[in-house]
Amino acid sequence: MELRLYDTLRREKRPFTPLDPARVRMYVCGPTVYDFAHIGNARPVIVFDVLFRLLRHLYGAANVAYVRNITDVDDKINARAAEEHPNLPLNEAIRIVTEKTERQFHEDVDALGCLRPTVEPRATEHIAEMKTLIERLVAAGHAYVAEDHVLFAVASMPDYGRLAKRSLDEMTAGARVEVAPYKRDPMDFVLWKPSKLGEPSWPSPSGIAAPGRPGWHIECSAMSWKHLGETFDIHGGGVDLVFPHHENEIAQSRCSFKTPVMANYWMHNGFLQVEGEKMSKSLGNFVTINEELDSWGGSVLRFNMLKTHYRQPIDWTQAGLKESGREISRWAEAIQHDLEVDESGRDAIVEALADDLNTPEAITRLRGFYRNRDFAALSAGMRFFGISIGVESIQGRKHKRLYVEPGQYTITGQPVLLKVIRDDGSVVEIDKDSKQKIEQLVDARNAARKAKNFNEADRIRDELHAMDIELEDNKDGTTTWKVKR
RNA sequence: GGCCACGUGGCGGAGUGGUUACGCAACGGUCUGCAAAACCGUGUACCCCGGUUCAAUUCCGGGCGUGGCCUCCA
Repeated sequence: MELRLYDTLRREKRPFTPLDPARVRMYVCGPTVYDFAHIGNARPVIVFDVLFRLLRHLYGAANVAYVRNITDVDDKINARAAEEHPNLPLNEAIRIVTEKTERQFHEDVDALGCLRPTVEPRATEHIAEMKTLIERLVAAGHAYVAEDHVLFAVASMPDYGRLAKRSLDEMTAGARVEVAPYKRDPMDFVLWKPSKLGEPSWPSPSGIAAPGRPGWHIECSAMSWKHLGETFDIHGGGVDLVFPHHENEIAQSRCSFKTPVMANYWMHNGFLQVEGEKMSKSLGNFVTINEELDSWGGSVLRFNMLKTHYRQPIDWTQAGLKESGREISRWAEAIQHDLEVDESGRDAIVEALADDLNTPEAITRLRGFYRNRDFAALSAGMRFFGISIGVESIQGRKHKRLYVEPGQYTITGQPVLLKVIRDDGSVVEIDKDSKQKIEQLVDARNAARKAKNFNEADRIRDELHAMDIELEDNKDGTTTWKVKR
């Protein structure tokens, strides 16, 4: 099976050939840990998890290295720490914020069905590597010291801008960058900068006396080097990172190591909007993964994300989630009756994904298995896709949307009381007493039906209907009830 | 202003130089005491204008629209 991937650098889809099949190497830009991750952050995490699973399948789980960094040094972190813990020393406050956020991030992405990367390096643990790179760049004439900063000289790299497809002239023309007097070129970017008093700081490289801290881009060059080498196979992230972040990573790494490439395949997921609008705190439509997990199970969120090809823009809507939830619930109910696994289901998914992660096509194939009642294949395919069907993966933490079967009083073995948020937003809660009453009425109706007293049976149906309960008479003679949508 | 994407049926969303994507919703039917569920079936879409071609939704050019980047941002 040939894997084909789209490479942003060349703007084309082409066969994937790893540098070393015994060690396939992928680096993805991870979170800056200062706040809950939002649903837009979830996109690359999910997309590259799918790629990770695919690579593990094709090359062997032990032969794939997936590095996703954790950025724990950043102005936003400092600001958040000072705000939340004004009475603590800044560095201690920072540690509290970053540890808490990191834990939260892991909980969130675990719930989304994502495997942990092979390595999750922290920026603050790679200061030494960053300084080594910086000193190399200065020594080679690609960077210079100015007013306790170290800056990368973009003019020293002939094809700077190739990833973003824009020339230095174009960029300088529309320059809205900070005009720092010590920059040789307006596009030069910071590798190292002095720390203010109280801020995290480390001894500076390149003979700078004042303590300082790294610029934003250098950490990824340092960590990918440390854990994957001077060049590696795949580098991923969101499209918004193409410029300047990835462009600058390329500049740093290639000029440090004198290599023609940093990574052979650059992959970027598309942007996400919420209900047709850009997600922003000012618009009040900022959606965190954590909040979404209250309303929808991780599998629903994951499925909803993968319904759209990773390079396409995606509009994240409640209507779409509702549709996804309905479809996944049906599959989950079907699979419960069939615990066997047919690996041909997995192979069909692998085949679809091998074409530049064509997840919509993979889902189309899963739908085919469902339609043909090939639940063993469906089960295998979903498993490969990372979609699990436990109650907690299907339902949100707060809302219970599946029906219970009377008499069993369970959803897949878990005792549960129902709380349903209906389509119109109203809430129906089923407690022990109302459940008992419902079941009494159901029994009474079935007795009436048995006696062919259909007027009475219909009257009871209406009575339950008024309580927002709908009945379904199953083929096997049982009656199921559920809360009206 | 510069650069980069995207624009498919009511909605979501693949794909293709000429043949039904698929799913949701809708409608029709089967089944059912009723109803629901389930199952079967129906729908002929590809922003606009040019060009290339025997043939374009699919390639090329232009326009319009939306979004992203150029400043922290997945």
